Amino acid sequence: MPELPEVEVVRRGLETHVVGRRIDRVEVSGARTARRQPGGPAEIVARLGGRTVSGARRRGKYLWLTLDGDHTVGADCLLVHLGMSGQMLVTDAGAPPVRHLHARAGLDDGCELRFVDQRTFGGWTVVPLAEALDGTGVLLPAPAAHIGADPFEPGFDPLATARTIRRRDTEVKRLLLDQTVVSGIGNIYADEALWRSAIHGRRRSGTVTLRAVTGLLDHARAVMADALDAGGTSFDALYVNVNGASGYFDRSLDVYGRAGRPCARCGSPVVREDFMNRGSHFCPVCQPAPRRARAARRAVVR
DNA sequence: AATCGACCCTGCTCGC
DNA sequence: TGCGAGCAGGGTCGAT
Repeated sequence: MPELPEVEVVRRGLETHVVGRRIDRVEVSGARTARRQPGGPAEIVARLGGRTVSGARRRGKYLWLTLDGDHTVGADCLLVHLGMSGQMLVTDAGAPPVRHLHARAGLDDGCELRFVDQRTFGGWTVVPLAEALDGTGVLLPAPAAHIGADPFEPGFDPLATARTIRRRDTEVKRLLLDQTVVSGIGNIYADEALWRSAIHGRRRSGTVTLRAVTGLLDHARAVMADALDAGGTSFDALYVNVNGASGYFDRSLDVYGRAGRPCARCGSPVVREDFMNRGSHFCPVCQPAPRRARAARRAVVR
């Protein structure tokens, strides 16, 4: 489950059900799940076996389990990215295997931690903690050290982030989705934050005022906090917590997935447009398109 | 250096 | 009923 609130729901579940447990057996059957691991699946198996999970941490959409209480530079951790469809599930060790089960770790309490991933964009990697600090003194796994702070972190600086966004020259939604600028925001919450801010995602970042960009970041944080309160967003059984339960924030979405239905503010039909090989949902009245984008759309209609 | 499109996967839904 | 097109929450990489 992709975006920050859904990953945080998973992290909390791991904190409750997996932290403190020793990993007795490991099996990694999915080659793609281990594709970022030098040494492949065997390396993950070798480095996880016998370790005790000591913490569950998250930055943006990256999740990692610290091992053996070792939080020093160079210590191994299990870095998990859920990609588009990854699930971390805690089941009884005797539970039947399921489709798209790519990795599992048998725990010393008779449970099993499973990685299930239909679209295989997610993955597991055992990597060292790097020196990069995130403002709280927490060490980040090396492959996650390049991303920016997420809006839930104490070290997140909205003003500095807004200035970064205004300095760049591209569509503002593209920057919301750029994990090196601000992490944790994905397609759903980008659309929701833009709607709450009444900003069109195709606006060039430099044309949005500093005040509007800081407002946009604040809306992004707020909508993700609302979603977290609801247990995250899920439209189907693909996006669930460690116990397999769905969140219900999809009922509170204002524009995402609501093409053709009335805008909650003005009643105009919500529009869906192609953007970055995905979709963008917005109110054409509350979120006026920039001139160039409007012209392009007219050209398509003709 | 920064920007942007192509690409990586599987499975479901919808229209013909 | 069958089949292809379109769509889905992610990131990375190479060309410009």
